[in-house]
Amino acid sequence: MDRYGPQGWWPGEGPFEVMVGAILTQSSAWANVEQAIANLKAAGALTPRALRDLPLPELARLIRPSGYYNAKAVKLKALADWLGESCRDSLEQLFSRDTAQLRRELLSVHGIGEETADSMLLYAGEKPSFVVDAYTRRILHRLGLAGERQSYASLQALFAENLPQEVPLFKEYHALLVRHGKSTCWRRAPACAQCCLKDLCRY
DNA sequence: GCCCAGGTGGGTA
DNA sequence: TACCCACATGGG
Repeated sequence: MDRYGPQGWWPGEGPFEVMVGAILTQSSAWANVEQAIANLKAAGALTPRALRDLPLPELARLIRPSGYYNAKAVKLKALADWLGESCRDSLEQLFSRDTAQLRRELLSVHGIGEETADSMLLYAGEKPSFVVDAYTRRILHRLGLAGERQSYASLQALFAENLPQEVPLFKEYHALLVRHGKSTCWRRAPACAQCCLKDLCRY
């Protein structure tokens, strides 16, 4: 499990913790999210049922380190409520559904947008749903492979249509794009396709 | 003190 | 449909 890339890139014990992390990490640094998750774990609140039973202000207090805590508390409540109604908290049942249909369902939940839905599908459900984030957008634009304001769907299609639909590969690609995006080399050197991004060219 | 981080939803033109 | 803004903490 200590392989390259994504295995270690999205830490989390079990699919529900991954789904919670996907909401908490929205526009926030992962280090802050880790503390929030640790608080939830210490409070025994890392189950859909426990989140539903937790008073909103208390939930907000626990996830404070992740930022936007009031907004995210409402989102976590929405997720937990929906899981109860949709699958009686059975993630096994949830992720056994048709991927495209499940994606639409996820998008209907308050606080779950395209990137969060795809993160949940890929990292919690092990479904081949490519995650397009800010790094991916920037890099594709920088390489001249996409316009600056291209839609999420079109960027996602770029990968979906040119890669084998394999979960480990999607995870690896995403992790490499993020790793590259975080590094400063590409911001300084316009033609940096020779640096760490070269790992992508194997595929 | 300033900028940014693994976005989303609601409001306005 | 297409912007614009609120949401907020912690590290560099």
